[in-house]
Amino acid sequence: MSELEVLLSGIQDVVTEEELKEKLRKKKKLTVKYGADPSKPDLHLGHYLCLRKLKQFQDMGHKVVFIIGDFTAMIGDPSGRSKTRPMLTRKEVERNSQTYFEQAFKILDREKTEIRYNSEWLSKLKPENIIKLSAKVTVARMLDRDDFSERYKKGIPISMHEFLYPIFQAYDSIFIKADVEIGGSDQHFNFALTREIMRQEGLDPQVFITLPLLEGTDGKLKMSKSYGNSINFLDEPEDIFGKVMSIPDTLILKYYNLVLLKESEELKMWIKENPMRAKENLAFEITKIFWGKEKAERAKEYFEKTFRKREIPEDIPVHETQKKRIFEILYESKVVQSKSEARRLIRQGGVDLNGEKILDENFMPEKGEYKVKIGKRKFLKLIIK
RNA sequence: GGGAGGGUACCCAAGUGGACAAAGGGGGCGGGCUGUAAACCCGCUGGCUUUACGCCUUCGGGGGUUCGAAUCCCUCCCCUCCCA
Repeated sequence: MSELEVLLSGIQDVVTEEELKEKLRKKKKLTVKYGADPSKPDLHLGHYLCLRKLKQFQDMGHKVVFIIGDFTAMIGDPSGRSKTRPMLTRKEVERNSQTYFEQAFKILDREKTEIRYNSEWLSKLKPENIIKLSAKVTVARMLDRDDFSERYKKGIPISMHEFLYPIFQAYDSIFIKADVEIGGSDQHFNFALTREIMRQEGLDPQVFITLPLLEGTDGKLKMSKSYGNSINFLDEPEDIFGKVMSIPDTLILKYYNLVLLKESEELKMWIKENPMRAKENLAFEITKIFWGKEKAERAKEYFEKTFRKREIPEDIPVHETQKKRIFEILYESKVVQSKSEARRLIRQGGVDLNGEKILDENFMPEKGEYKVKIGKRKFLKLIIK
């Protein structure tokens, strides 16, 4: 594969390929921009696709500029609804960014990454700068963006500062003189607008590459922490493995394609014939990316024991207490949030004591040790003194 | 500035004096069936307890009318749209 082929592999879109070629020919070291939102410090598999693309650039000697959008985050992005996001303090931003790096550098080459905070230049913008910038974009152009026009039609509020977002984002590119920007395909509009603004500023517009959006474990919505369907960099190996196992079959091929970059007729056949094995392998490979082979193997073992053979795992939280009613014990051990919830769970047959279903919420276990299974995946070692 | 429409549980959304802890849908959870897949079936989804058609808290905030309010009145706050 040529360099260009590598860079264009597994992507959703590139604008434009010609310009990318041109840039690669003219410049040895391109500046590749990636924007990060410090209010959501949890990276997931969707981010992985972008980071891997950045890594490919790095491996070819290019420089990645990792922009922490601290300024934009501090304004508070309402992101879709009328709920204003609480402003982040300086400290929070720092802490979040730190978490972000810890995760991102699992993939990226630290040496070839420059970290910048966009407050550095955005906070210095004067009103007249902002006016000049926003004069370059029409409202009609803004409403080209699907989510804006949809919200507008439906009467869902759009605040002015949301219009400012793409503009500030464009200014980031202008400021760092980005050659290339990488992001998810939901960034297409912002990236395209950035090109337009850069051109109007008399700069060589950035090329942009978008990566496909990955559906989350529910198989419906795009992967996102707030939808609760994400596979995160910081998830324990067992969780990553389990989460992959829980994706719908219809998603297996897509995950192979997008995450593992594997694609072949044989693979298709295999998934069709033995989706479970195929998924198991997928789970293993994905766990391996984040935790290495050994831990991935252990995660697989854990999965098989716990969920296939329904054994109670070894390493589970311990709760020590006096003799009392089982629902109270569950509540004080914090596996449930209220006593009512505990009672509900028991009534519905969701609690096992040493393999026996407990249906009486007032049941009082005698002195001794018990292994308790709460629901599908919570376990507790109970010691009654 | 003028006018109209809104604020109900995790989300969407019904409800305009009692049978309302509040329809319906989504999501989530539990059980069954399984491969922690899909589909499907059943149940649960504010809290507390002596589990009772019990008690407490909840329909933007506060106050009032009433035996009784998510529903009526007053007041305040917030949101959207249209016109200027």
